[in-house]
Amino acid sequence: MNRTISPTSEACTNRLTSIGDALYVIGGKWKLRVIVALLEGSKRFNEIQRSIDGISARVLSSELKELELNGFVTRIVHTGTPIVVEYQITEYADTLSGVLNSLSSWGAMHRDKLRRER
Amino acid sequence: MNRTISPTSEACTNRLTSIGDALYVIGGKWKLRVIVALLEGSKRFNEIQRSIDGISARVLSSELKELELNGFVTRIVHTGTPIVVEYQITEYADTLSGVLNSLSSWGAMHRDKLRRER
DNA sequence: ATTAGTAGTATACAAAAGGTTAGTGATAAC
DNA sequence: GTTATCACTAACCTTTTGTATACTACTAAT
Repeated sequence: MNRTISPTSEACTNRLTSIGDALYVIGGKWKLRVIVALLEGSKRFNEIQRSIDGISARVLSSELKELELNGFVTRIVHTGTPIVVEYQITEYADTLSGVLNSLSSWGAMHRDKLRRER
Repeated sequence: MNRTISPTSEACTNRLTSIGDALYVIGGKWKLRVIVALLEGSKRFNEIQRSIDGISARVLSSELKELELNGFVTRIVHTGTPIVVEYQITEYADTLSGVLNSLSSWGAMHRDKLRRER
């Protein structure tokens, strides 16, 4: 009944799922830009929005919610008038550094390759 | 005039662009699954389609075209009846291994974290 | 009194990604 | 003679993602 001993079926599926999970978190048009904006020091909603060219309030709002859910960002509300909301990156966000490094170096290498081939 | 010596503005933008390029190539719902199918040994169009649960011919066709453009896959046509088309992963696809490793280990770690916190 | 700033939400719309169905034309199996 | 296989493609539909604009309710400055 086709019982191969190659590491294909299960290990590979797990691997794919993990990769999918990772891409789910950092994929999309804005996730990484928001993280970078926060790393650069922006803290408040409008401040973040101004620092990211082209993002709308609706999208920024939903991105921040997801980042909070995934533990990259903490939302701190300072009541008073006007209400000030502060977004803080967590230490957990640093665990992404390995991923980001390999992505950026591969991306740069790949772009160079395409340029040379053109 | 706010002249910080942090690596923010330019290096950061380049980095983001590179990451964007990388995600463009391996992002999306199917790219990696197609690559994995080819690594597992599938070679022909319908064979690949059968090995990836849920992918349609239309989508597979466009994914393969993009993978070919990016140098991950070579398309070899064996004329005759019936026509057989063979897709072969290139050595270049191996350059992705670092990216895939860091993505999968981070993804697995992240899922565990979410599970523990629930 | 108008304007700007605080942090968003509501609504409507556009664009992109992906899915479904059917079909090509030749051949070979049933 | 109907059905299946080969490798797709065209047409159309749905879902997801992103954009634009207006609005909330309060305050402080002009």
